[in-house]
Amino acid sequence: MEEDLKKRSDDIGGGAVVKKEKIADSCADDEDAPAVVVLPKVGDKRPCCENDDNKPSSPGKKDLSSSNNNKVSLKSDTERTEPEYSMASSSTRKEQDDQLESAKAEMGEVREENQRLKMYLNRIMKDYQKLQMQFFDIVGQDSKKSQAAENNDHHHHQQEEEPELVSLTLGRFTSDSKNDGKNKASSGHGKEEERGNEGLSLGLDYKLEASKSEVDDEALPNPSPVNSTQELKEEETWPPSKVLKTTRTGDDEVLQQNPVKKARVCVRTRCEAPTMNDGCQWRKYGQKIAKGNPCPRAYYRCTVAPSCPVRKQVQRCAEDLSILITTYEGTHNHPLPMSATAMASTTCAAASMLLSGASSSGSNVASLTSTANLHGLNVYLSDNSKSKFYLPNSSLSAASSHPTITLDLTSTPSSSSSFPFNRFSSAYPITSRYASTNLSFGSSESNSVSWGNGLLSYGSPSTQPYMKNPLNINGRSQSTMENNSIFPSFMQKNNLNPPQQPLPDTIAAATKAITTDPNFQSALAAALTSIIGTSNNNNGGGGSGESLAQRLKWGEQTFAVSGNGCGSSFFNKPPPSTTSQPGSLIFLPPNSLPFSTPKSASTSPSDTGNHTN
DNA sequence: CGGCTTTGACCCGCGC
DNA sequence: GCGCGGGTCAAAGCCG
Repeated sequence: MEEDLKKRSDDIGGGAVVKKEKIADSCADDEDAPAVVVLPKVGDKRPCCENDDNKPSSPGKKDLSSSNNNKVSLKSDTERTEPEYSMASSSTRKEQDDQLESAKAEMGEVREENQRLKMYLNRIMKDYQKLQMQFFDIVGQDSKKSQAAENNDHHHHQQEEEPELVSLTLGRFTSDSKNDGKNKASSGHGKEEERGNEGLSLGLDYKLEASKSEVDDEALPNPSPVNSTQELKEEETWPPSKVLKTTRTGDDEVLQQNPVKKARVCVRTRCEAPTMNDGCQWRKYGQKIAKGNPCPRAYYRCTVAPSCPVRKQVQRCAEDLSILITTYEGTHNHPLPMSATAMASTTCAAASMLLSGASSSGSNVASLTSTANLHGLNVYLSDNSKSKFYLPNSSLSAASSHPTITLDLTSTPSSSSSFPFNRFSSAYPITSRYASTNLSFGSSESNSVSWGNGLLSYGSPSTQPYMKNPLNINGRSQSTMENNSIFPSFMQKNNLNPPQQPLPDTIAAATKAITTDPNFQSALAAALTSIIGTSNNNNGGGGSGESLAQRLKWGEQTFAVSGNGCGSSFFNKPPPSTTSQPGSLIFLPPNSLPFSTPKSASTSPSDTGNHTN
């Protein structure tokens, strides 16, 4: 995964470095022949070259000053053939010289910036390694704890429902072999030990490993390429229906012993288009009218790879038809187009957070609901088990086998009032032992701290709008090749906002746990990746507004925070039980959404361009 | 013609 | 056991 991170950073920073250095080198090489200096990077220098081509354009200039021997000789050459021209030429030479100087100066600056970026990257890598070490420590501790705890009978069923290893990685797993070995070793022992290995590693790749290798056999015909940012170590797949049928008839036990606990990531976006643009290619395979919502729910399957288990459901919110509710399930087992990685990694991170939280909290789900603010992210954890609660108009997965995490990307003037997310109430019964987790990226205009209904919400609003990236990707008109998505403005926040009001100790502890939790860091990493991917895809428009350096600065701080962290896992350890509300995680939304496509584009089927996933 | 959407039928789990 | 609802299948039709 580190390699992947490096690769990614190469794409953003490293690649730029090379490019810029090349430019600088060419500059140096061109010193002997300044007339051919072409600086594509420095746009305003271009006219100089053009001017060079149109030398007669400044014939009146008689500046013959030249400090360069080379120039003199050149001048003499030109003088011999065309005196007037040579005068102009000498003047333009001087201009070129000046421009060359300035260009060199710029190159120097660029190099400095590159150095800074490299430093940022190194720091991030260090922090990541640090976190990884902490994570393994924690996993080890939790493993021991859970083994002890699971000797008790009341935790027995829980073990059976938590066979997966959830892993988020920043790109490629360098510790693949380590983990695999671990898991394989553990699979040989009981589920207790498997659970011990279950956990999250910071990053963007989502890793699910079912404990039953028997199921896995048919699952992954094609191991995904190494370079895939979405490289899937996932052994748990969505078996093709035929396979499912055969397994059902043939090997019931396998499936039954492998209770499905597929995490779902529900994304709410304001989008006029039929589907959200997440960069992936989807094929619709069904449509149903779900109870409680007049709008039909469409079922899509990822068609980037034939064996990809990822599916998504798309449904409009009955209350607000402009809100599109997209629910992703599964993990891609194939490389994703750049434009799809943002959403995919984010949803994977979110799912991992959810799974890690749900799996670890298990039966003793701590009923904690808390909100934290980090870089403009409002995060609240609430162990709400009923997704219906979050999506009142959708019958989405009341089933306990589908823990759901919700990313609310809708822009809400007052998120506290217009969304059910914030309407936590003890009136809602917990019918499932799985937590639903809400992630809402963006800014909240509510800058208040509240601790009502078991919800803590504090933080500053981020008023920065999303960068929209209505990028049309080719593809069939019918296919849903979706656009790149950009994650919100919280990226633009360079400083970590401390809690603005004093908090109860438990809350502070929870907040600290959240901000230092690797799982949470995963989400941040995903968000960071989103930005990275965005800046990559946004040719020209990409960097709009904010420099990569700034973004990395943000990332640096984020990771610095993680580096300082105690490394304790918020999810893996039962959080302080302060309320009767269990946890969900919300990043409150910014003013606009990245996913909404321009109306002109959204309605046309061809741009359908229509996720993440 | 291949790939996609549409849509009714079917399967399965869950609650009563 | 029955009904309901969610999820999926697969044939038919559409479209580029």
